[in-house]
Amino acid sequence: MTLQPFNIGGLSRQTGVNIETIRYYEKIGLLPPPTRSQGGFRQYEDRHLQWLRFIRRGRDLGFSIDSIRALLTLAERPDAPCEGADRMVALHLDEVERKIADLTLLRDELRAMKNCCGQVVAQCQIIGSLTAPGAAQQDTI
Amino acid sequence: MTLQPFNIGGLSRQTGVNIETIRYYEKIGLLPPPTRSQGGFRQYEDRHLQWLRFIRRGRDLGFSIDSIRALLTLAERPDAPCEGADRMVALHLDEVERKIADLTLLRDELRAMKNCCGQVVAQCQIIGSLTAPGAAQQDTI
DNA sequence: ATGGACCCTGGAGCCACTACAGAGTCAACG
DNA sequence: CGTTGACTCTGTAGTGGCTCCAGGGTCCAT
Repeated sequence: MTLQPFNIGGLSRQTGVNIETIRYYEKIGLLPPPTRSQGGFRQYEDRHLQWLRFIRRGRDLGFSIDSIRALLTLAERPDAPCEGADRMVALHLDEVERKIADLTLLRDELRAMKNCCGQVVAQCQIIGSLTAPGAAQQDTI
Repeated sequence: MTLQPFNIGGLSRQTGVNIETIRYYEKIGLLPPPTRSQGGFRQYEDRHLQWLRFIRRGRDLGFSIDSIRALLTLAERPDAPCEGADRMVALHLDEVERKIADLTLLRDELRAMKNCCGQVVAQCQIIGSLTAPGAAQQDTI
């Protein structure tokens, strides 16, 4: 419940969003430009705080800038149907699940190559498995 | 067992690495420059194929260009100790595991917000949980 | 000789920031 | 009222790891 407008530094502290990033969001039209002081300082109000927190939360959830733009547009129209939002979340969830699956495979491969046990590169399982996937104890390239 | 040198297109087909990417790797000094034909075409040999497969495999495992550079330097010295490689894999594994943990939390949050069940944005759980994390059925911003 | 597939260079663009230089503003303190 | 020091401004360039493009040149089979 801030009553007075605050500077970009205050907005940054209250949201955890970098000052440079806030200016960047304004430049790309993601955050509406605030009024300015006589000297040209940006003066933010509570609505900017809400808006930026929405953005921040979206980014934390891994949504792209474009997706957040779409979600913000939706959020501004309370009586619009929300299938759009539902679809976006579903798509993003698919993506995240795919990424987890990929990384899990990766993790297993990395675990398998760990502890190369040889003492020099010539016997190294790591170098070997990079040289010829699935095999160890190969010659170096 | 290619006996004749081949063009960049051949190298690309045999490794699955984009032509532009191959040239990029050469430019940043990751792939040694091949000889050239009279007309200036790059002429690759088997050693380039091995080298690029090593790079490709490293990238597929998620290693950074810099890490791959270090691994390649190691791979060239068969009698060097391989602790370096071991350490790099361990570090990378940590990173991958952290990323999986992060994405798993994300996935759970996304699953929780799915099926917004309201029909308009004003009741939408998705928009709500972006507006105020952890809560649904909020006013829009 | 010609056509079409291939290749060359240099530069710009992508995403989502982040860093920096050089200048100006604000508010508190003396 | 002046000074100090924290804060802010604009504009530009850089990050990683590519990817794409324009405008030209090369290669080889026919």
